[in-house]
Amino acid sequence: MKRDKHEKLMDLAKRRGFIWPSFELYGGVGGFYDFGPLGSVLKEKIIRKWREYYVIREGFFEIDSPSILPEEVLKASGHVDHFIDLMTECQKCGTPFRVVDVIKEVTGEDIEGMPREEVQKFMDEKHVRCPDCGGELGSIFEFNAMFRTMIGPGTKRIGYLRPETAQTIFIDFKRLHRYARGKIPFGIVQIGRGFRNEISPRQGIIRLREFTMAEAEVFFDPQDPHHPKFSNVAGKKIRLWLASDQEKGKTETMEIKAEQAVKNGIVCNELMAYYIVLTKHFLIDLGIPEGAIRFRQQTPGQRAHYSSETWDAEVLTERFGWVEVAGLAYRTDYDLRRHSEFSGEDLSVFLPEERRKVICHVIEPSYGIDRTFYCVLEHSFVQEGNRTYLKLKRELAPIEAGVFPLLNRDGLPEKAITVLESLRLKGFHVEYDESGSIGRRYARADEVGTPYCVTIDHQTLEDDTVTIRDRDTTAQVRVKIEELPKALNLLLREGAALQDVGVPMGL
RNA sequence: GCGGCCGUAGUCUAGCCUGGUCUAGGACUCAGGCCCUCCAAGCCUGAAGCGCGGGUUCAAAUCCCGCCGGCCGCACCA
Repeated sequence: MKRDKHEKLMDLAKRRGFIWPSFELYGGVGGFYDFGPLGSVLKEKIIRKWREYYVIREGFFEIDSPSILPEEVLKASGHVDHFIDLMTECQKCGTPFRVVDVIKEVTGEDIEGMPREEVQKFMDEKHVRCPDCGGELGSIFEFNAMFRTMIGPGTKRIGYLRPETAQTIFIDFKRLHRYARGKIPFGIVQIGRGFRNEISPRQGIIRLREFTMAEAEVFFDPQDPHHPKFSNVAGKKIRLWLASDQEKGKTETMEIKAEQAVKNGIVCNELMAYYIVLTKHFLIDLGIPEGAIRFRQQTPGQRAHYSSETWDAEVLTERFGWVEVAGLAYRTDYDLRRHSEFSGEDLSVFLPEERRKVICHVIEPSYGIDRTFYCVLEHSFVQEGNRTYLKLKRELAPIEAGVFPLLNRDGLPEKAITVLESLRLKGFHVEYDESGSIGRRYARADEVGTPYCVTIDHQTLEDDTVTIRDRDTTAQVRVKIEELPKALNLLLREGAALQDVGVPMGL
């Protein structure tokens, strides 16, 4: 049986310390993954790049708040109503139903809000049966996509692990708005864990029960949905798959300039279009090919309860097809309005120049970091003949350079270690390897995407020069040891070409 | 959650049907060494495995049951 790319990649990921299933010692638990020594660093570097985009370039403010939320918050946000459902299943045909829906369908009565204990009785009394096949419905069970827990002793205070990081941003809105010195639009980001108790998590790291998300909430005046830098992206093309086309069964996407998409009313406003383009650039910057990126408009039935328009950034993968890595939702004023209502606190802002009050609207770009991580790995996985390597962007590679002695003798290992240590003192993430042949060491480094290898050979002992080898081309240049940090810095952080930092070596 | 298939070192796999020299074999990998003046060479040595639990049996990797996990399909993914 031929093993596909995904399987080979996952072998590599487990073997070389990127990711593996959690709790393996105890048989494993579905929906949880550990990030190993290299995976942690890669993930961190993806997050670092995300911050470059949203915190540095957009100038958004980052917060970091608890993962456990008290029940009131999620009642206000609508998650308690939309995430926790009483379910039943037809004993004959196996179709699962939301109890509220099936009762409404069969009896026409709306039992929303009825205490759980009475619902079963109600169903029995009304002899509710399967609307599809007439079969008997099984007993009611609770399907709770949020992890519930208790805050403090006793059972008085119910808490949930957050299903998204966004909520505390809305809750902190007044302080954050003041921090932003009252000007809108402004953006707040949060990077952290989210939790969803998936029924059957599958597809490895694509659907996790605990995952890392990076979310930005952009607050703006609904009468002025402009982005100050929109002109920078107005002419950029984006690939869209419209909801209306999906409903018609059409699989074709359309390519359109951001500006046009807003003008034609395809995308709701400038801000949304701006962040669609930004998301595309971010993904390309991570090494995802442009052709493997599209934006799918969610159909009304697929949208979250808080969203009036959602665009999913999808990346094409070999194994899973198009995978959603980010969702851009127009949350309107839903969250701030609900939190105003439930808390009694006025969360509107006053616009002094126009002398009016407004509840800010929100555009939310929300990224699944674990899925992005997978897509980055899959798209960097290269097999050429018997050579396998990760063509990771230099700035993402967990190990920045390998340092090897050409041979295991003549003082080369000792010299290599002094070079290694000097690079470490300069802040480079470098690793030493003297096991096996030089070719094997290069192969090992290539396999985890290490972009450069520094080799100490006999000439080093004579003139204090070393070679730097490029992962993708295997070409080498020779540089002086004292210029090595500068050379690596140019290569890793300034995007310099190999031949610009040293003397090419003919071999 | 339902149905089908599956679970042997770090990875891939032989063995399972037809229980017994299986003290579980191989390849790759990994560690130590030899050799070696640049791309997974070769040689020596070593580490490492039957998902978990129960049952049947004189005897279980092998047969049976339960659980856990994985893959595929349905549903779910707000």
